[in-house]
Amino acid sequence: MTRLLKKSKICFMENTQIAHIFEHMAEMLELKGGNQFRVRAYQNTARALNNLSERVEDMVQAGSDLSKLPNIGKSSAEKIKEIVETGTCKRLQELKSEIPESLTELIQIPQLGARKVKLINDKLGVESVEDLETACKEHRVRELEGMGAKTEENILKGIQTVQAASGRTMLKEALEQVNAIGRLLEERTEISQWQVAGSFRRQRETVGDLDILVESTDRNATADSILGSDLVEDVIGSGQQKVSVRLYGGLQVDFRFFEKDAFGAALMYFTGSKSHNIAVRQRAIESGWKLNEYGLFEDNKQIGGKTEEDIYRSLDMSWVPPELREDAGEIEAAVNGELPCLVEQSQMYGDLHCHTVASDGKNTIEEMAFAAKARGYEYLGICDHSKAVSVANGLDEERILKHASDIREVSEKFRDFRIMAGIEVDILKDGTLDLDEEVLSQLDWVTASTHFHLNLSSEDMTKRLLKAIKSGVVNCIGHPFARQIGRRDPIIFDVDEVFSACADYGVCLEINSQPERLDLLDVYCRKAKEAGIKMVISTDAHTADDLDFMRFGIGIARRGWLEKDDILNTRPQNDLAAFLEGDKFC
DNA sequence: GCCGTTTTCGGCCCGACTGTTTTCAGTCG
Repeated sequence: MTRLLKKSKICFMENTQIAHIFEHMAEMLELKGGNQFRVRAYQNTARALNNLSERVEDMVQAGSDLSKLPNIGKSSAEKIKEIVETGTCKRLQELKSEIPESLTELIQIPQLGARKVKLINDKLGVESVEDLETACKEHRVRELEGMGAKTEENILKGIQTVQAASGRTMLKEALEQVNAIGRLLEERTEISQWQVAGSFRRQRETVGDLDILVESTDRNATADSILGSDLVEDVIGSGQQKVSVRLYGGLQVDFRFFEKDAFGAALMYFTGSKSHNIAVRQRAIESGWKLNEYGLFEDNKQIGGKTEEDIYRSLDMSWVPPELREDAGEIEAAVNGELPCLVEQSQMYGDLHCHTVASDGKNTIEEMAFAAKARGYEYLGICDHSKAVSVANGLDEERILKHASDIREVSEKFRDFRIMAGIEVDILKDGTLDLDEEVLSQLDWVTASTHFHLNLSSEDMTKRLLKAIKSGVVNCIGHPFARQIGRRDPIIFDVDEVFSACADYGVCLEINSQPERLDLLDVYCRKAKEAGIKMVISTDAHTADDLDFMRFGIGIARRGWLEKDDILNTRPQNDLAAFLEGDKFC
């Protein structure tokens, strides 16, 4: 947090940074023992900010009334304005003066909530993770009321988990674990169905844990097989309804047992998101019903719950794809029959961004082409790096022309498949492109990306991107925000201006499917669609296997409410060629 | 702190598990 606040003095406040402040205030207020509904209100404000596609700072500067936004009232609107203008707010400073800020680190530890942290702080003076670890090892925690030896043990385990996992797991790793768990569950004959729920099913870019629902005719046998699995490092808990384990690598998995009649209700409940569930449950209440993980009930009679579809139908709504369940407009759309028909992997005709051994890829043109064709594609765009990315052996003008010639020669050998000679040209600090525009105009597909000088001011970064977009030789902006999850924050620019220029100049935006990038963010997918921009879902593959990253990009596109027609590479080869000729199909 | 077809007060999702104590509080999702 200190880092964020310092940063705000030298650059613009992003929505996520402001949201962090509200999350932080919620934590501190909870630690202080403040009103739980006020805590939730701060959390809701943080969520609302994260779901917003507009930059809230721009809205403040434009004089917009923020209290018109859902879950943001007069008080929060004033705080947001104050944060934008000063980098902090009085309420945060007050809370900091009342509660040691370091305590917020302690509530990140599993099994440790605000009340226990407060008790441990009050009675033992523990203020840091290190203090807590020492107190547990010296058996001082067990002396407190409501605490015991087991609590100490769990806290020590929790500290290990937090330190080892350092937060959330990226979707790619989670997928690997799901596949391993799937192999285990598929072998069990007593299991009639199982499903992964939670943020994994919603295709969030990272997951905190895995929620797996199981219908089993013999829960004890299933639980034993899970607890005895080689995947499991540690057992967190085990009962008739739920088995919780920690896998090697630190990821927590909760297996929850449900009967057939409740499976749909459980799937819905544990898929979340929390705010979507609350909204749907509220709708049930309005009909005089009760909705929980066991079904939809009228008085005590179950009237639905076997499938998600029957619950949504009972509530007079369309079934909502999991990726949309964020309480970001999907409830209203489902009620009005206006949900989008989301893009699917089977609709992809090609991949327009991959690398070869010519720069920093691991496979040849032929190998990448065979791999793409094997995935059912009609075309593959090869976009190696340009010379500015010297560490990746980027190509200069002479090498790219030779490379393009090689690509076209290989392409001739394929039937019903085209390899496009492209480039991932660097957008230099001042917005000029890293290769001669005359050379670029000879290529089939030009993706332009930023890799260096990522800390420019919003004004300079906007100018830089606009210059590239308006060059007339660029087809697509690669990984537009240049962020890397958990490692590098997004670059900052005037989104409205840049998106508007993309729409005017027919430049696409890439949805980069690399698991650590996933860039565009979902909220910007929606915004880009509204701006009338075509998007391209690309893998940025550096090996043939990386072409499978497409599923992660599809997930983000779906979270961004995108449909087939919003995506250029859902088009067959002929349509793509027509688009490149300037035919702006709808 | 937010919200409103019961609108300026009063309600805000709710059930399972754990660890503790022995009937319940805290945590989690």
